[in-house]
Amino acid sequence: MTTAALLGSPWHPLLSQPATEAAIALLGCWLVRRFADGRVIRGRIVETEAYEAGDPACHGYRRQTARNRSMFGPPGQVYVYQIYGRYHCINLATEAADLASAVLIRALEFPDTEAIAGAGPGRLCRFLAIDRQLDGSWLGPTSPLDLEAADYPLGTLIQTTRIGLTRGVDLPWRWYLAESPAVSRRDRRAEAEQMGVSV
DNA sequence: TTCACGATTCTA
DNA sequence: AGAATCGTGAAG
Repeated sequence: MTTAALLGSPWHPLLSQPATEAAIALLGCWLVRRFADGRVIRGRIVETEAYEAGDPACHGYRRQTARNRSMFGPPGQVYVYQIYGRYHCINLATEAADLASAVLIRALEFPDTEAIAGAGPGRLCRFLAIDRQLDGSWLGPTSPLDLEAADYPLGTLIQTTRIGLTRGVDLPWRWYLAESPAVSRRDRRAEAEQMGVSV
């Protein structure tokens, strides 16, 4: 995939903004996984987290390394890393090149599939066979990964804190769709406060 | 070269 | 609550 193809992608504007905004814009969109044999699986994005430069929880907080290189890529580059030796997590680079800014996809809702399959960053990557081989790849119509527009209402949007961190724990940079059965971890308190707010 | 640890998940 | 499990990167 070339940069030219990326620039032609309608997703460029969506991802060319701070991760905290892209994380919201991605909700309801479809993450498309294309396999070599032609099979395609779509999952609706229902939970995201933002990671920004200057954020102590961000993998690119200190500096660019071999592992986090693609997090510094232009918007639309895919950043996949391995965690706890057994799971993978997928991020989409956002905002601008040379900036550590990305959105972590934390949950996907798959049609006609048990919600548990897409509930959590490790589970959804396992279901979609996403690993480090896809790190550094680009979103696009001929790529293994792509995005498609949201095609039905989001329902209730909940904003809360991120999961599993030891630093930056208080930043409210996680968002999820309250009505989705695939959300990895609910924040009942945030829901009580925000359920009345319609999107 | 060493070594502690992590944007998780599963089991008890 | 505790374990599994290993690549990465900061330290020495």
